[in-house]
Amino acid sequence: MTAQGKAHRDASYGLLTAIAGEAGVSLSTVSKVVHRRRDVGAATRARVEELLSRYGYVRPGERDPAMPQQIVAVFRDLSGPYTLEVVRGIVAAADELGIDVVTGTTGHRSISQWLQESVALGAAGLIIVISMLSEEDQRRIVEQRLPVVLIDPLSAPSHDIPSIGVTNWSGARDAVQHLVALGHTRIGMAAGRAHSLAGAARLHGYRAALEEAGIAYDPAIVRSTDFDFEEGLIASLQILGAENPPTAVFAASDAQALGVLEAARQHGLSVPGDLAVMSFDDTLVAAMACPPLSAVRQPFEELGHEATRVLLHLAEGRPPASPRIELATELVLRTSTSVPRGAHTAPGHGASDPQGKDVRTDSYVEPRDMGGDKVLGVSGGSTTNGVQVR
Amino acid sequence: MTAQGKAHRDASYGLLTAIAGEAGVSLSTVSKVVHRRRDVGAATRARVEELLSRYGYVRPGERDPAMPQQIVAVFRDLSGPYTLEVVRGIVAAADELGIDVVTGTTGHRSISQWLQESVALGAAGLIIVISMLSEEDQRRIVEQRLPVVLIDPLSAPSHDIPSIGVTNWSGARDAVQHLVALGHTRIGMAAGRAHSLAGAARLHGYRAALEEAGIAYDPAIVRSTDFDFEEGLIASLQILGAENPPTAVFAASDAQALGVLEAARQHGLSVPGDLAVMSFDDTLVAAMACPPLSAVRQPFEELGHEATRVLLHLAEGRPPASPRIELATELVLRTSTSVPRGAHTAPGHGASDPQGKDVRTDSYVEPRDMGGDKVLGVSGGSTTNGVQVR
DNA sequence: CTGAAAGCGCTTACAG
DNA sequence: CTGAAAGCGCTTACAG
Repeated sequence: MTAQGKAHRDASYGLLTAIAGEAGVSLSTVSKVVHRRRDVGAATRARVEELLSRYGYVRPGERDPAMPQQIVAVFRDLSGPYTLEVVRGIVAAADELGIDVVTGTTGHRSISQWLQESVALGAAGLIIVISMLSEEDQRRIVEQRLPVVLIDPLSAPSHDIPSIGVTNWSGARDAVQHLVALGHTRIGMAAGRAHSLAGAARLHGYRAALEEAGIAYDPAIVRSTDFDFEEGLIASLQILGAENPPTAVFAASDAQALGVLEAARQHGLSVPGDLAVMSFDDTLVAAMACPPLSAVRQPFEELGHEATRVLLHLAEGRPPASPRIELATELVLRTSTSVPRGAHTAPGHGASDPQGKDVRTDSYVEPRDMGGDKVLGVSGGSTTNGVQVR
Repeated sequence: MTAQGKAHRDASYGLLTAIAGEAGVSLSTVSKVVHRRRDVGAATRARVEELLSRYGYVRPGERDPAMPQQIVAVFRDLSGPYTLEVVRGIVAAADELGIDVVTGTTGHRSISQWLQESVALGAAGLIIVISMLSEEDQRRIVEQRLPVVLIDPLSAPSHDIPSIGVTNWSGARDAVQHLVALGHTRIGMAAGRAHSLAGAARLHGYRAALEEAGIAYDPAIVRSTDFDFEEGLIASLQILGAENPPTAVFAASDAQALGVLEAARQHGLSVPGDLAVMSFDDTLVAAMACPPLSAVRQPFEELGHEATRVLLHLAEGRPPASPRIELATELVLRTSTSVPRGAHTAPGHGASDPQGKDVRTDSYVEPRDMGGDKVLGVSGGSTTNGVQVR
């Protein structure tokens, strides 16, 4: 009396009848095996199950194994050079397993609509990239029991929802340590959104590096703004206009770093001669900027790859290895950072080698040829709450 | 005796029985309506159909209207800044209609596998972006009867498969006419793959503009290569090393144009002072290059949008308006093009205004702020085989 | 643990 | 054009 008419039967007529004949049991018994009744002997059940799967019988309501499996990946928008890299990572990981990826944005449809959609599709799970989740969204996600993984959520998510990001704090710390090692003692920051997880972590990494170097934190040369170009420009104009301006600025994103470059231009400062600029992200534009930007590289493609792996792990009913995974960043040195004007030797604070002399400061860096970039350090390793992964 | 057990029935038990009661007919009659037998009176049929849809009855084998509709979009790979724009166009157009987009690459799965996958998903259709289709692929596409639309196919496809691209020929012609109007008479070309549709069209647009200006075509300053940076660089080194080198080079892609810039650097030529460089594509990197590149802009996002519209049009069973649609390109002027050194007045060939004086040659162009770019001309209009669209 | 028997929802050949 | 009747594939309450 339950779900028998609600069928998604696969084939033919007397399929169960035929199986009953072949198994040498009655149709009743086959029917009980199909409905997973317990009043069937183990040997009989095994024999019938074997025949059922041999004949490709699909239980009513059960997912047809011939039906392609899917996952859904939604983005705040599909702009920004990092987006494509994340998509590529997700699609590559899914493709290897023959799983389809439905790609969408939260522009036309809300997160809870996407959640419904994913369920309607019978998707294995949902990846939500760089979005703000309301309490309501989080509640629904937990209620739906659909596997969900967040990439770089803007706010700290419930611990019931696994999230993946990068080592923002230590990546920022490495970057600023490098500037310190080059001899800079006056370092500003075009910081990101103070209320975003990543923005706060990068700011604190910056502060940690200063503190370790015995440099006082000066709010006059730090501004927290949105991660974009315009805000980065406005913030940088203020920072460079400070009474005691910095010789180096660390930007919390590539877009903001482009704002720093523009502000330097407006102030008549040459980069890196008068001002060293360090960025965070290392998307395509970092290598393309004039001059090419040194930057903390986020492994965007790997973020997508890892998110997919975690999602499919959850979809198999296994618990998440960790509610939070952070992938390592890398410090990539290009021409925008050098020793401060007038400094003849880098003091070498020891945190990381200065190496300013090895950084190419005059040649053009073609973005498709990263061979010339110098990768100085890898932050944090792949960690799950501090534990090494793989 | 045909496909009745192969059900995807939707609900409950006496649904048809209940409808029979409500319609005041026998169950037999309802059954006949469901199976579209012809021996049912029109009035009776209408009454029963009405009740069937009111109760949300889904015919066996018929697509459940509650099931989300999908389209599939496959790319050769998900790299290159244009890819994201095309994806964005497709997703935006689909999102408006509540349709999901499955995104994949032809890296792990062949085109014919994607064709099968699309059918298995019950997708409304398949968009294939910038790929080489074998004869076999084309045959299968036509056989499958699944709606398929090609974006920028590398080879001329069968006329049975609609394709969408841009006005490569007239876009290239406009670009070269502009260089001519600036006063250049010695113009080289880092041309694209000679055997690709787009590459051939761009080369012929270049030749047409030269011919119209009465300038002889000189193969010594033209090289056809792959659309990438390395090939563009090698070709440009040869072109700039010619006995009588050009004062301007037209590149068939942004990546090749970056190769031209690098070759100019290696030859000690300043851009645009010693060499004007014109590009084709106008992806993110064109505006980011040093100096920012003048370029023929391809409407990538619009390509995705239009492809989706055509696909859904086909999916409704309507014939394609045209087997081939070409969207207009735009000429975007930045700092990489100016009058040739020594030329004091532009001769003004009249094809397009020189306007070299209005082009910013010294200020930094922020890619997110295209307001400063100068759009000179729009090529071709939106055409379907020359006929205006929309 | 198994199956004969009754029953359910639906389909169809056939009589009118 | 309609429906009574036979039948099909499957399920389940029940007897053993």
